[in-house]
This record gives sequence, C-alpha cells and structure tokens, in this order.
Amino acid sequence: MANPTGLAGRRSAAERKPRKERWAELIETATQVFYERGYEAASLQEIANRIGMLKGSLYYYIQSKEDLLFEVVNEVHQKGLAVVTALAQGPSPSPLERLHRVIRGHVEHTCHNLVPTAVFLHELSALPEDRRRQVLGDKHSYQGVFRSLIEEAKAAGEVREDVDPKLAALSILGSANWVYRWYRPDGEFSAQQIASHLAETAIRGIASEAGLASCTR
Amino acid sequence: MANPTGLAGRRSAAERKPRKERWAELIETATQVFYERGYEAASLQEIANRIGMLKGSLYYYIQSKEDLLFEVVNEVHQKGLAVVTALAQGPSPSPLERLHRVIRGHVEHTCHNLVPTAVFLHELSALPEDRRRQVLGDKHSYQGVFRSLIEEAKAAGEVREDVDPKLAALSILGSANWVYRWYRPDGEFSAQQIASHLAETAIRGIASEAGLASCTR
DNA sequence: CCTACCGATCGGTAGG
DNA sequence: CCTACCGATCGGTAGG
Repeated sequence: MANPTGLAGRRSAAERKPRKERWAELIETATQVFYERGYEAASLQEIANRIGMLKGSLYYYIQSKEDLLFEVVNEVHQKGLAVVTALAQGPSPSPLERLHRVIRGHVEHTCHNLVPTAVFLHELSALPEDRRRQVLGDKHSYQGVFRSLIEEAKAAGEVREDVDPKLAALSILGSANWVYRWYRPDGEFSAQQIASHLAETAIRGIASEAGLASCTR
Repeated sequence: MANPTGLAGRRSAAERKPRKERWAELIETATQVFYERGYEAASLQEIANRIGMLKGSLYYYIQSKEDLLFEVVNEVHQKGLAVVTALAQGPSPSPLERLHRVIRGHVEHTCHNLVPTAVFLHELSALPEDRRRQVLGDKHSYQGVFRSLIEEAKAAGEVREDVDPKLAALSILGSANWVYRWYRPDGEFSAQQIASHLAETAIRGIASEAGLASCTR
C-alpha cells in the first residue's frame, strides 16, 4: 500500500474535486466498506478516512449514513433488473431458451459486480421498510421476470404440469443469488462456467420432455 | 403484550432461576434479537431487558457479546449437520434417492428452525475467522455431504457426465439455503411443499436418463 | 469542505 | 446477579 496508515491524507481546498466526481468516489468507497464490515459495523469515520475527508464533511454530500446504503443498493438493483428484463424481452425461439439466457445473464452480472451485489443482497434488510420498498418497487420485479417466463413456458407445454411457477422462480433465484456467497474472481470456477451450469440444471429441473427436446444445446 | 414497556422487570434474588435454565433463556432471546436487528445492531441492553436482567449481569454468563453469536450459530449448525449426515447415511436403493431425501430433510429443517437458521446464514460472517472455522470445521462439512452423494451418483451413472459435483452441490445448497429469505410459516407454501419441489427439480437438473428412470416417484 | 463540538449509546468491568 | 461505573466511538450538527 502506498499509504500504510490507511489515511488518504487531507487535501487543500485547491485540490477539491468536482462534486460529481467526489460523489462517485464516495459511493464506491462506501460500497467497499459496507462489503468488508457490513453496514452496521461500517463507520462513516472509516469511509471518510479512505477518501481523505473528515467525517463531518461527509454531510456536505449526504443527510445520513442510510443515504449511502440506499444509493449503493438502489444503483445495483436498477442495473441488474435492466440486464434481466432486457434479456427476457429479447427474441428467441422459445420461452425456455429465453429463461436460459436470463439466468446466465443474471449470474454473470452478479459475478462481474460481486461487491455491490453482495451489499445489495446482504444489507438490504438494514434499510427501513419504506426505503426498501422504494428500491424494490411495489412489485416483486426480479422474481416477476423469472416467474413470467416460467408461466409462459408452461403455457407452451415446455414446463411440466406439476411445476408451480412462483416456487420454481424462487428456487432458481436462490441458486443464482447464492453465488455471491462463494464466487471469487480468482476461484476455480469462472463466471461463465457457473452461469452455464446454473442455467442448464435449472432448465432441466423444470422442463417437460417436449421442452427439453426443443432446447438444442 | 403483558408488559407494554418491553421490560420484563427485575426479579428478587429469590426468583433466580437455575443457571442452565437461564442460559437457555439467554440463548433463545439472543437468537431472536439477532434475527430481528442483525448481530451488529442488536444491543446487549435489549437482550438484557427482554429477560429482565441488567446489561452488566449478562457477563455473569458470558465473556463477550461475541460468545452469544458463537453459541447460537454453533448450535444450529451442529443440529443441521446431524440431520443431513444421518439422512445421507441411511439405507436407500440409490445415491440419487438419498440425495433427494437429504435435500428434503435439509429444507424442512431450515423451515422448522427458521430463526436460528437465518441467524446462522446471515450473521456467521460477523464472527472473527477463527471462531467461524471452529463452527464450520476445517472441512466444508455441509457442502461435502451433498458433493459426496453427487459423486457417488455420478459413479453409478445416475448423474450426467458433464456435471461437476462441486458446482452442483453449491447450486443445490444455494437454492435450499435461500429459503430462509422467503419462507414464512404462515405463507402460501408449506415446508413440505417447498422441500419436495426443491428436491425434485434439483434431482432432475443433474440426473442422467438412467438416473431419472431409477427414481420412481 | 474544515473547525469544533454534542448527546447517546455501546460493550465491558470492579467489587460486592 | 446488582451497583456503579468507564472509555471509546458512534452518527450527526452549527457555523463558517
């Protein structure tokens, strides 16, 4: 480390960065500290230290510590949801193929945005209920994307009759989300490898014989 | 509530309970408070209040707050592991059938012990590394049970050749563990329903044609 | 953004 | 287990 004290050192006013730039730096640092310590255990003091600012000065940018968590969590949720909905709407021979693509995309996005995703999945519960709902939206948007695809596939006869779409959606989302707990960029499995495996087994788990036959992978 | 202040009220020395009884009450209360607030946000003050004791008096039973988390987390982990290993070793026509049973048992155990399980899965990371390892053991015991069964099934030709047992184990554990995030005792799905679904889809996800045929459910 | 604070609460302890 | 504490740190603020 260039700075063994962990303090970035305060700058003179002349070095002040543009507000937008500072804000981005602040969010990035907060994400990292929340990831390492957990939201509750993370202190504004440490965040301030890392960006070379006094703790009180953070309030030039925020109204409360909670604002930081909200921002971090909201940002990654929007991004992830965008990825997943885009893939779900794309063209494809069959709903089951689209589901396959959505799972892959979701898992790869998780792996490539491990730190903010982990904060989202682990610390969302630290937000008060109203702000949590503000992030998630009134609908179960994420779950809804998966569920709709499964319903569609079921209507097309590609999914077994005894499969409950909501239960299946929760199950698939679970195996996918859990990835943040064990994936490591330098680990033995690549993001693509994990994404492919999860998508493949999830599809096989719910597909009817007809559905399985229609997937030519 | 019988006591609207949230304080249980202190007892006279004559009402002092046996140490073992008090200890059990303490652990149970700590589990609940950790569940509701998260470990970091939970205060010893609140735990003490709920059992009608002064905060300082807790140190008659513990050396640190961390002791409480360790105890809670260790207890439920041992119990869960016992359930799963017992089921894995039981008699059965095929390894895949045993895996089916293990997944069901694991999920039902999770649902029936939702609060301590949630604390285990969510707050384990709040323990320092050495005590975390002390809980989990040096081996990945949980993951190992699932992985071994999958390896066995693969050797018996019941699992597809292209399935990586470790990846499959992590995937199945993920969908099962995630249940603590959405299962509610009064929700629309029963523990048995969820357990059956997860087991069924997980098996179908990895089974070979021969393996699928050998499972007559 | 810094200076200079504050009240509240936290985990924990000595001594009985 | 209670009495009676303590130092540290926390999130947050007034004023510039």
